[in-house]
Amino acid sequence: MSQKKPVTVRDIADAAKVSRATAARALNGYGYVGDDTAVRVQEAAARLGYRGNRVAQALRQGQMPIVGFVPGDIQNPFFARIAHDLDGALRPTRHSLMIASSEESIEQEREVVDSLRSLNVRGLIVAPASADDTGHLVALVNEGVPLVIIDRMARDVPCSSVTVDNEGGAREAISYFVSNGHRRIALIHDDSRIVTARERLGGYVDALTGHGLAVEERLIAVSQSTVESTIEAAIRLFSQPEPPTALLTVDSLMTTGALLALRSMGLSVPHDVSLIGFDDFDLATFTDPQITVVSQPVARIGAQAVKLLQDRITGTGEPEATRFPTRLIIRGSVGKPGGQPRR
Amino acid sequence: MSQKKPVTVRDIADAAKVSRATAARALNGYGYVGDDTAVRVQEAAARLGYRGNRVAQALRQGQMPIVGFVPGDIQNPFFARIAHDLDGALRPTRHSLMIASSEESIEQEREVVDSLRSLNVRGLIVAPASADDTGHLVALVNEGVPLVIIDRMARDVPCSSVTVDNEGGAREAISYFVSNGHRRIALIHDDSRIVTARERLGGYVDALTGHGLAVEERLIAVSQSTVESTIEAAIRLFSQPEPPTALLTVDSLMTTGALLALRSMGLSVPHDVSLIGFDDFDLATFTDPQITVVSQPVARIGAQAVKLLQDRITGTGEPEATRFPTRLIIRGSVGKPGGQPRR
DNA sequence: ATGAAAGCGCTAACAA
DNA sequence: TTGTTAGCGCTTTCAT
Repeated sequence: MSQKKPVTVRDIADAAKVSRATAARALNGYGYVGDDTAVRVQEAAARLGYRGNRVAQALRQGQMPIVGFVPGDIQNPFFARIAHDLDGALRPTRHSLMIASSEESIEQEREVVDSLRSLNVRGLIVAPASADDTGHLVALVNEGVPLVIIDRMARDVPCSSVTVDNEGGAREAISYFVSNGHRRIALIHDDSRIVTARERLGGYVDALTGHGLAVEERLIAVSQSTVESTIEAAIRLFSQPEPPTALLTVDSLMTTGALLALRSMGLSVPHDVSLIGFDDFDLATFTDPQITVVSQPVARIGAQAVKLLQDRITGTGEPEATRFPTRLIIRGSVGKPGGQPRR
Repeated sequence: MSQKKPVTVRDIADAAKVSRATAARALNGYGYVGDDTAVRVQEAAARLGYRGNRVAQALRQGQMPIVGFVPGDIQNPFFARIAHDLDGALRPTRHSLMIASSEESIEQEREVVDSLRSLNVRGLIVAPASADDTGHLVALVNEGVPLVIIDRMARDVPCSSVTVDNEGGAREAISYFVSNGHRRIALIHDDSRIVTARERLGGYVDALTGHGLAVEERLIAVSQSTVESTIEAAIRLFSQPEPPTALLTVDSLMTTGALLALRSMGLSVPHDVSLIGFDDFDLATFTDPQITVVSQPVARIGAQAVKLLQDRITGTGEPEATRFPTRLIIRGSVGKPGGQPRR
């Protein structure tokens, strides 16, 4: 059985004995329409179950009522939350949200951006997989496509952005470690989120040197933002002769991975290793002890992104960069150094 | 600055000095096209950066290369995972996935289904918010829209579905409680997912009576599938004079809520209360003790849904119901009853 | 092998 | 106030 033919303006125009133009006017409530005519049309529409064809409308107007969202990974609770907020903020504007994850791959990001572009979406909200490989995003802006970048920066893309103070957050975390007596402080960060990672790395280096501590290559590990990859990175880090006594991870998936790795190595938190994670998450309060985190104002990011996108769509003013502060939430995963790792 | 005019077939036809028809043929590789002409067209397309207009194509063919997905809540890790898998399974077919959450509201489900419908999506994958209020889904099927229902059943909708053996899973969980000596076994389930909940409830009742135990109203609580709502439900349950000694929850968000509630009441797992959750999740292995769960083969659900949807799209055979088995993963959250709740 | 032309469903400029 | 008409970009007969 093939799809039934949907009812069109023509159908309801015929039913209401008016022209298609009049029917369209009555349906969309613009221009001059006689009261009784309007009623007749509305009735016919209701009776026949007229639904309108957004594709035809979009072709006519050159734009789909859709906003594209390109997260790094929809399974990351951070992005799932943002997607949820975006959807909610967009609904009153009668736009749909189309989510197409880049899976943290720059090739796939190019692909999905292109795909969204060919759909004539109204605008794009992207968490760039790379900070440097941004040609496709620049092209977007040059073509006049409204674009807002979130969570991460992208070099030389003249568009609005919503990010958090990664550097300050990392600095605060490191200072907290130092004030607890730690000297060998490790960092696991995510290469793909280059700028974000670079900023958090920057804060790390900054704080360390600020406290007169050396920055050791061997204490800085790179991992993908997945639980599995982070487990490996953490195991490498803590298998060294003089392992770190403290660890900062840059997102919640990585914090989860670190936790699993430490447990598998028989290292207890915070007795053997102190831990701070970037980005607060459910899990953080379920572990024993609970995890100290650098939290981001995640609830505000989606709303702000939509606001900035709307400004872009209506052409209001210049691109605008929003940067939210972070907050160190102290729980129980940081202690004094000195526990002996058991083998 | 407004959007630049994208290049159209007409542009490349002009550039290659052929008609639009020929250009289209060369671009899409069908019909007869001279070899040299084809090359000229391809070159022109590449040079001008032709991208095609999926909206116009869709209008022409009556369908958008999009599959709609309506989860109950994209923030639920279960659905986030499914969305991820769906996206991956769809990509090779050159279809995009459009996610529009129902937020577990039947009104919103109707709204987003309608919205997706007016976009002429190729097919729909829905986790119905209600098992009984299914008129809009039935209408969809009658109109010939390919539809696959996942996770939950919906009464009287003649379409394919992918679900798990909720009843068997619940039965197995309850039997495990009973074999550990429990007699007062509580259930918190989700009213909105009526059939799923009913099935899990069915398994609960079945197992209880099978073991010669009475089914007590006061041990069955209804909650929404959110952490907050479940906390309240659990507190009500365990504030009774003779509180339950064991608890089964029907999804991971609810398990999380139960855990938080028990902790806030000073009840320890499994000393005071034994706990089993439906649906395995990260958190389950981070708590101390780890949580025993009824796991679903989540990795297979998305792939199977896409397969069934494709069958529907190509009109292959009749609608088909897939039901996956569950598996009880025994960890440490079930003990013998007899601990005294502390106040 | 190629071109001319129609039309998907809709909206809006223009006419009446 | 309403109708006529053109055309968004594309594909696909049908003719050449």
